[in-house]
Amino acid sequence: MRRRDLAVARSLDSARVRSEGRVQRFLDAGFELLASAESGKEFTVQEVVDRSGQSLRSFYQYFAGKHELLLALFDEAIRSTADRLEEHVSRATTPLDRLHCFVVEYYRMCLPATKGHASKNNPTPVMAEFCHQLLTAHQAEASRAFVPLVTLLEKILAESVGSGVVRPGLEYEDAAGAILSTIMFNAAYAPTISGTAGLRHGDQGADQMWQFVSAGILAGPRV
Amino acid sequence: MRRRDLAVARSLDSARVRSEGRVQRFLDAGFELLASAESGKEFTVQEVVDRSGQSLRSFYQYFAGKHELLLALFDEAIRSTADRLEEHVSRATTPLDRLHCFVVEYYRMCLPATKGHASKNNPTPVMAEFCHQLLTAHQAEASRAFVPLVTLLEKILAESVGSGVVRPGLEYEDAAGAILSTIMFNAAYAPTISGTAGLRHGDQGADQMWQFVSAGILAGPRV
DNA sequence: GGCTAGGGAGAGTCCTGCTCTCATTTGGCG
DNA sequence: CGCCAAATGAGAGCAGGACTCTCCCTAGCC
Repeated sequence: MRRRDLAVARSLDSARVRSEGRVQRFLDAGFELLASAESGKEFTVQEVVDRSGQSLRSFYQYFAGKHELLLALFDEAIRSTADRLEEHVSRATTPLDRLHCFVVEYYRMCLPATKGHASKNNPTPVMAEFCHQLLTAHQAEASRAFVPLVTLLEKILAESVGSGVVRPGLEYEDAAGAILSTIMFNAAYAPTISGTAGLRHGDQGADQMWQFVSAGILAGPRV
Repeated sequence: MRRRDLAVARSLDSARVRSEGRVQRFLDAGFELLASAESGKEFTVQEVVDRSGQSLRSFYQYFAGKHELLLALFDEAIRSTADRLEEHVSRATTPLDRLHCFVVEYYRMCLPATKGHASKNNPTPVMAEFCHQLLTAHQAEASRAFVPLVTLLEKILAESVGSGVVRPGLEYEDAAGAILSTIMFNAAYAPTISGTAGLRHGDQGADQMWQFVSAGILAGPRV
């Protein structure tokens, strides 16, 4: 069950619609604040409450705490990302194309928003930071949230294995996690780490990413 | 100049020794707390102060804030990591060996501490989290802190390029950041993301990591 | 009209980073 | 030794943010 639904389920059933509306308003407010926040600045619960036009009391009626709101937002962001990726990938015809498509598009989605402009589809740095909190302090929840993305990639990898596209001996269950974290964190941090901030943005970076990943998992001669 | 020295420099010169001692005690206390903390739990300034046997006032005399302490700790951790890596790498004889050595050893160092036991050499999850805060909200400081590691890897990459070990067309300045972030975050998070927590720990993981990285940057037939 | 549940407003608590004051200690020096 | 200035310790106090609680109003139902 999705996080959002969990929150909704707390309410009684006849009032379900109203409740879902309220929960959604909190989520929307959260996304808007994430999108408009400057780098690294988290929103406060009060801001979410004000923006959603509801009350603190209501907030804590639907969410056990700020953590749960963030979790729900994260959930939603991953899910949305996975959906859009699946959409893209479905247009490719061969396993290799699908793999390429996944890597390139996911990389693009993980690039930091260009200028104070993020969206549900472009997780903002705050989201990235929360992602780390999850990955370090709440591993079970993190794993759970990543499922849609992992599942999609594993599916693509599995068929790639089937048709001999990836190198023999690659354990694709492990590879999924490796590829996802490689893409995600490279997009976000590699330029900063190496001090060449901003160089890899744009299509060139995506191509390099594909080279980096693919030459490591593809069988046969390099592309 | 190192962060620690900056803090020390605030003090007058004759009292330098005393000051350095005090600063060092704060740093030590910080490392101890990081090492003994459970996953994801940050220490408070008060804890550092108590543990170091000094006073809040002294703390704020040497550090502009908690952020600076963390930065100093991070600095020290990276530097120590780079030193130990250089030590290891220096024992390898060919560029390829050095590259392999770097990847494998760095991966090992980035693995989460096995059981509530971290050290200056094994950055704890809290450190990882702070790393992200830096990378997202204080990019300049982050770049600066990573310099020792980046420099070392670039050196190795440069000689690898020279002797034709890496694939042609690889821009090794970019590659350094990519490789570092790939190793670091894979070690820390890939198992959690893919839900196979703990599988890749140990030497097997390091080998897989090398396969993943090397097959992407090595010229010629796969190793 | 009256009753009840849900929700708004906002005061109050707790925790933590950070500042300030004041008295004490310490080191240098005549 | 004795004095002064700087450094330090002890701890109260402030600020901001998450979270709780109480009071009251309003909507919907009989």
